[in-house]
Amino acid sequence: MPELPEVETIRRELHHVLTGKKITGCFIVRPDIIGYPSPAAFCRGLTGRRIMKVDRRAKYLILRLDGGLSLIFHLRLSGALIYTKSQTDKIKYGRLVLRLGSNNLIFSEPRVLGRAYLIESDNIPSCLQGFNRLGQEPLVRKFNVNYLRDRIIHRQAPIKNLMLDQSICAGTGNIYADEALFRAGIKPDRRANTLNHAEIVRLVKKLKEVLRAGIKNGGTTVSDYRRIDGRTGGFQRSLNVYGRENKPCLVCGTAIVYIKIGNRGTRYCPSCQK
DNA sequence: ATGACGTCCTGCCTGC
DNA sequence: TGCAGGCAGGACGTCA
Repeated sequence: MPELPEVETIRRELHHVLTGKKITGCFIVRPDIIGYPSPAAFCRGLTGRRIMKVDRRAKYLILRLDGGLSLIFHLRLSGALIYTKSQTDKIKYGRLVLRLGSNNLIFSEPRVLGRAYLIESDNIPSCLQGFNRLGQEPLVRKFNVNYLRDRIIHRQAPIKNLMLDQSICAGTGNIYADEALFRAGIKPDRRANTLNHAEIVRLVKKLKEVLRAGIKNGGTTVSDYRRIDGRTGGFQRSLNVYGRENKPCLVCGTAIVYIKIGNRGTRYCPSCQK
């Protein structure tokens, strides 16, 4: 599933190929993929716009268009954006096709949970609920020990839940939360208010580390995630716990355990994580 | 304010 | 083989 490193990989690739391109057409296959405004207004507003740059905020991809508009994608669990030169390419589960001269940008989304929005750049927080509640990006300097400690020290929820809370760790998802907790040696079901200073220090450090490694490897492909040319990511080869339930821990050999925390599948090593 | 849980949606896996 | 049912999971809404 696309988390911060996957969305950042897509952002870099899209920025490279889309900057300066003009949207010459828009075809909606599944109208419920359009989050805002109406499908007709979405197509009308997009057509003829030029793409100035591609940004990212948490797991949102933001295509800045001329005329003060932003085209925003959230890929949720299985979304992908495929940039294809061929007009005849049949992309599976294509829900939205943007025509860019002789190329297509296809929003593929098997589960139809992802969304596309067309919003005036100044109005993003009012049209996208939750957008202005996003917390710090884990990779910025401001995401430090003080920041995280202030937000978790009074909380009784399992630390895993708070890492998935976008108002605290903006962009972190299930895979990198599990991997960061493994690298920090912290059990995912620990109540957040039981973490000591040294553990919070480790968690901040390891979360940054694992996200950077994810970006460096072009993201993690477990099932649906694809880069814009259809290639898979490379970080799945470096996973310690995610998707490795019942397999031996790569550090100590103990079987990786699968539990549910807040209805989310969670993997950890019962020996390495305390 | 917080935390637990249901909902959306559909492909895929499991079990009979 | 085929079908039914369960499951995954990010964000958000609801409820206590």
